Amino acid sequence: MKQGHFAEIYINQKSNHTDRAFTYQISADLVERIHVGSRVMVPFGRGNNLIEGYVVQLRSYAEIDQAHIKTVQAVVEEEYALNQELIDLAQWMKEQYLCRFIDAVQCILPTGSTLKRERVYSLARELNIHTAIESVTEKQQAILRLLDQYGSMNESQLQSKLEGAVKELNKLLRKKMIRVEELFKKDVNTIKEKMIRLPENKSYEEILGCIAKTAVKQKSILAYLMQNGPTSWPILKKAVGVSTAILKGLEEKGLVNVLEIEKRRNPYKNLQVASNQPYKLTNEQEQAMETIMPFLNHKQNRMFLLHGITGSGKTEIYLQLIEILMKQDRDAILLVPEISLTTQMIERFHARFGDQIAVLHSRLSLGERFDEWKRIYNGEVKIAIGARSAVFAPFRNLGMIIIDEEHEHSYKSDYSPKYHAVEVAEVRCRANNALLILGSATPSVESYNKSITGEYQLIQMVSRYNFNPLPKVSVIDMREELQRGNKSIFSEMLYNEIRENLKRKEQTILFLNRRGYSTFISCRKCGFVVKCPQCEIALTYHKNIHHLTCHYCGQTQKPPTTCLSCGSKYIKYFGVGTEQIEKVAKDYFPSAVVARLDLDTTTRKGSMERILKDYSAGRIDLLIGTQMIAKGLDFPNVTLVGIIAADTSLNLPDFRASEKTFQLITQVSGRAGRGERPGRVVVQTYEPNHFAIRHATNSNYLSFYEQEIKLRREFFYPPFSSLINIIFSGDDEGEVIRAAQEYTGSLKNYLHKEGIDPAQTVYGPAPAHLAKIRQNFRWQLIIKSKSVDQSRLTGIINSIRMENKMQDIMRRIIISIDINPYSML
DNA sequence: AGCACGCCGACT
DNA sequence: GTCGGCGTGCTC
Repeated sequence: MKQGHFAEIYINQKSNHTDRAFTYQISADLVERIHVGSRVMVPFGRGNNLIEGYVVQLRSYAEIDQAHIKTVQAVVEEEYALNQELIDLAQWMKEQYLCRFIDAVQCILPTGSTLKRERVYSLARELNIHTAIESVTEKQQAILRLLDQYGSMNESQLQSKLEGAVKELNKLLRKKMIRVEELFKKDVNTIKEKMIRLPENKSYEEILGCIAKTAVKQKSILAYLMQNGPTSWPILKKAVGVSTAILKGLEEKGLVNVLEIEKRRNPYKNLQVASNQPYKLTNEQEQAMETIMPFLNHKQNRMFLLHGITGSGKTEIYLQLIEILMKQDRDAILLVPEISLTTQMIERFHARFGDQIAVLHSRLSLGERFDEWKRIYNGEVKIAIGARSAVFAPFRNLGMIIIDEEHEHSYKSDYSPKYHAVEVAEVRCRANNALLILGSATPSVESYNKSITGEYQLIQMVSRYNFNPLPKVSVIDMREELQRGNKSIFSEMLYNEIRENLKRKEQTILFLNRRGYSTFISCRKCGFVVKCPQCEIALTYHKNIHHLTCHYCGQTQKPPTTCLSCGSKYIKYFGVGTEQIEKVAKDYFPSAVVARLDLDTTTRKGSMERILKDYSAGRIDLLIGTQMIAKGLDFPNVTLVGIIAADTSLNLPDFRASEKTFQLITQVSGRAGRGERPGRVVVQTYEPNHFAIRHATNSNYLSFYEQEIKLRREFFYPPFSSLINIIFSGDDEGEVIRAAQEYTGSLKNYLHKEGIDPAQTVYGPAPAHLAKIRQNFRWQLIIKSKSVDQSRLTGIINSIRMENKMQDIMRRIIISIDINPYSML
């Protein structure tokens, strides 16, 4: 065993075969600069090509044969490395979510900050292009001409100009007609900006004495700087109206200093808010604070579930906890579900903490996100607010993670690795002795269960901050409406309530969780339903564009006038979407200003903000929307909420259907009566007796929970079991099915060996709920096990992945593993 | 994944 | 012979 300096390094290569640590030697000159988490360049493979890697461990000896060990070449940008905590987190994610280490790192680091290799080609130095061209094929000639014209090009530039160019490059290289240069590039870079200032060692008079009397422009620059202090070049250029040449002159004479400084892309530069002071807390809020404070003061790890009804003042508790935390010089992360809808939350934090916050979410540009990330990394801010990915904020003194609306499904990632931010937050809080605060008015069944088993500590807040009563809820049985002859979308009561509300100049929200005009069109003669040819999903009719749209792949087509199957003319439009509600509302209430807020009306940047602003200002009477309006909106003049069809989400074949329905009704109802006037809610449903609807309309979370947990126990669903959902997809249906079956066979073998009954554990394989998306066939396999067995199962899945036989079968199949899926659809 | 090596058939 | 195609196997 050889003594010395060695590092265990994961390389940045997305392959299952290289997803393990490799041992490298560290030369004496690099020892000081390499730590756990450092990003390094190492030689890899037979060609010893340089590749980026991450140090996960340092050691003084090597376990493998010295002859195989290569040496770390260089350290990259020490300032944006990981650290021990984040390396441990990546390891944990690799095991928990069955992803590659490098995929976990990609989650943790901001997009675009890792190095990518780029090859740049140019003509060989002493190449005579005219003679060279005569001896090569036509395609190669074209490449040489392109390189001659552009100087140097990378592979994708060449490919875009000339189909199949990349194939020919090696041939030209061998003929020594072109040369290649390897560059390592990031997708985002810091923006540098020139700052101009007067030199400090000279007085203004001295400086003026150094320039010619006729140099008017130079003088005006100096005068501006004298008056305004150091100024960035773009501003100076505009203010004085001079060109770069004039600045150059001054710089050469040493009469101004030009500094390159890093510029921050500030996504919130237009945010203007008055500062805001802590509110006086209610008794209930005080109690919540007192429960949490001891753990905060002793810097202990502890997890709380803050179950507070809408309007109970959870945000103020977050604010005051963070304030105390900051006095301890520790940092906080606040996660919010959909950042665009929580502008109000950001404004409030901005008002309280000013520039101490960084905001991270997907609507920022890559550059903006990178800059915000860096401010956190460099310790310039103490608070990070953001969506799911902000849970990875690289604080070094993390003291608290708050997850608002903890039950929201947006905390679960849709992309691999399919991590859950609450799970990641638990791990980070343990590692940092930090507090985890989960806030919700309708906690997820899993979280509430944890508060009963004692894993979380439960804090309840049952009264509203401003002591407004909860809105009065009426449940309308739409079957009765129909019997009475009302075929309209609106029940009689909802219609009357809307009319009354318009008269009183109060605002109304109508909620329906389906966009479009009609949700499907069908032939009345043969029953044929028009489906997307790529996804096999019923197409939704959108009236404003008079087209059918697939809500999965976005493709559109013209609605047929005759049945595509039997040719009959009896095509009928079924199902109601938000677009139709909008039209009907406009017909019924012609004097009202009606607006719609859903995916179709908010695709353009800023359009959602505009609608919300108009609504807030009272320029809109009636707002119709989907999920989007269910969350976080706080408009005091809204006194009526209508839920058009409360049971749309109830009949989905999903074990969370009741929970989702309960949460949605509760949330939407919470939009009513937030101001001084009391709110009313009208819930239209075909199943008024379903427990989710009944308890939601009575605002009785506990009763809902008790009934739901009973069902979960009975049918062995989470939290009593843990689920793994494996999806196989590919463009050849036969291959997909074979892969799914082979995989299942292998899985059952392993389970048998481990003494786990496959019949009780493996469900499927079967076509996935969406069996075809964008020409891709999908089959799924569900594994349902005792929670304690989960790590054994992930181990088995890992073994299957490594089987040679499987790798062959999976060659053209994409396999996606979802641990603890949010939904099984 | 990405790369080099090696084996084989089609050319000078 | 030798150029270039693709299959194979390894990566500290």
